[in-house]
Amino acid sequence: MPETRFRQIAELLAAEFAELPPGTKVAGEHEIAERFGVGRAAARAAMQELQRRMLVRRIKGGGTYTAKRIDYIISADRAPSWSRTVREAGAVPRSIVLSCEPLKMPIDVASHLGRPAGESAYRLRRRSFTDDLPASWGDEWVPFDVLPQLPTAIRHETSLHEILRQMAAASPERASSRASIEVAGDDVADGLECATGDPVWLVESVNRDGVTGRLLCFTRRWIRADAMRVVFELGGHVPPEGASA
Amino acid sequence: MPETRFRQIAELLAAEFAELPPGTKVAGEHEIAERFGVGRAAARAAMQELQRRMLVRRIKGGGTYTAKRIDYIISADRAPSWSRTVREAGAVPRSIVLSCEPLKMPIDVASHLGRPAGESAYRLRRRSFTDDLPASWGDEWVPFDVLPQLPTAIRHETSLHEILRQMAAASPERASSRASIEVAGDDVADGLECATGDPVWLVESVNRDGVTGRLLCFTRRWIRADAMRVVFELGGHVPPEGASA
DNA sequence: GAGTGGTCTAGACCACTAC
DNA sequence: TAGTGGTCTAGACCACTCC
Repeated sequence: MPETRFRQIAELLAAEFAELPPGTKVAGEHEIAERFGVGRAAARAAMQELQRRMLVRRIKGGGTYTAKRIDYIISADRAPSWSRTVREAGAVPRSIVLSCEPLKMPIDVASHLGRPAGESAYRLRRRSFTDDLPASWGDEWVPFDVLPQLPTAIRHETSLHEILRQMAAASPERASSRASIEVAGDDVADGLECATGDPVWLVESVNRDGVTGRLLCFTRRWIRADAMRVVFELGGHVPPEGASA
Repeated sequence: MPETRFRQIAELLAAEFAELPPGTKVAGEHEIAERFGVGRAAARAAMQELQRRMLVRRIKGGGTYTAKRIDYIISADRAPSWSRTVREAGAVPRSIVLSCEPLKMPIDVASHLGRPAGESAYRLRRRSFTDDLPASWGDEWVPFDVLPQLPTAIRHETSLHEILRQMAAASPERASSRASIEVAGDDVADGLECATGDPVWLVESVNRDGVTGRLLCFTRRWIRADAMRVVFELGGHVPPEGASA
């Protein structure tokens, strides 16, 4: 039990911030330092502690804001839809298309979809938000023959899940999925508007049609760990619980 | 692309450390500061960057050592055994029993096992190592009637999986599992011999007998994120890949 | 006792954001 | 332009580990 000054301050601020609604701007480092009569290093350490606990988001030049993580639950019997998952967690989803172009599938992508390498597919690159905060970034690969009209469709309906349902007459479900925690490289940090070295999730999924079994698309998506609490469920449901020994 | 001094140093050291075998002691902060002609804050930032990337382990008063993460793969068709999983990843597993005592199951544990709350079970608390480094800590709950002789058995055979196979004539497999990333509290940090606030995995699993379907045990285990790269696989296998956009 | 990483002070300059 | 967080210096004391 380290009785350090910065941890005491962090504890106190954590309690204060818990009362505030998410997105509230809070005092800066200089102000914290003055308020508690400590140097800026101690004040900074306290704020960084809160950032590690994912209680605040800090923006260079901007300020520090209270934050709240949203559960992103991956399981076989949940629809593989970003918007639906976010909405079920009680937040507002939004996605913007960064690019949507036909490309030859690299070998790893093609093998996930059971196609020969070099076959053409649309690569849909998007950034997604929860409550207007950047939370996810990555690619969706959709083979030509699955949905040739994807580029036009995506302009009117932002949910790929919905497009597949309506225009490809499919009922998408997860065929396989894989998640791990990584450290953001420069490109990922850019896509997620976070700092290089921040912890991020890497989620790769293959979706298939629930009726015909045909493989529909392959998704490789990075998710900010401070935005989403990714929970992976295997087999039967496990009731929710509060973490502690 | 931030051209900061500490990141340059981190980059350079990362390349150097990559050549070293895991567990090698490397230069300390003071020495790094002197070598690169910077203050200790910059040297420290560089080393912390490497720690965030999970390339080194730092021990207060001890020193800094090169590290290597091991894949811990959770999937329905893999045996739910710590020792086997670690061995398959190419490391040496070891476990020590911290306690093994009969307790009345709290409601959340009991419900996972389909038992009434308050029923008796052994709570087996252990710390596990990979290559003699602390990596995991947590509890295994085994109902009395599943394995009444657990306390004596665990003294001779450290693998619960093996004990269940041999003494309960069961073939354990995962019934359900749930994983998420958390921030270590004081108790967890103590069990894992890491710092409070470090990122850790929380993995909860229910195991059953593959033949009879009977629920055998419930596991709640914390895993150091710098020791293991937990990978969760749902559905069919996804070939391994190298992370990058 | 020597060396380590953890904490902390009291300054400073910078790039960035918001206004 | 004012304020923010990010970086950095040059010191300091501490608790801890290793020998």
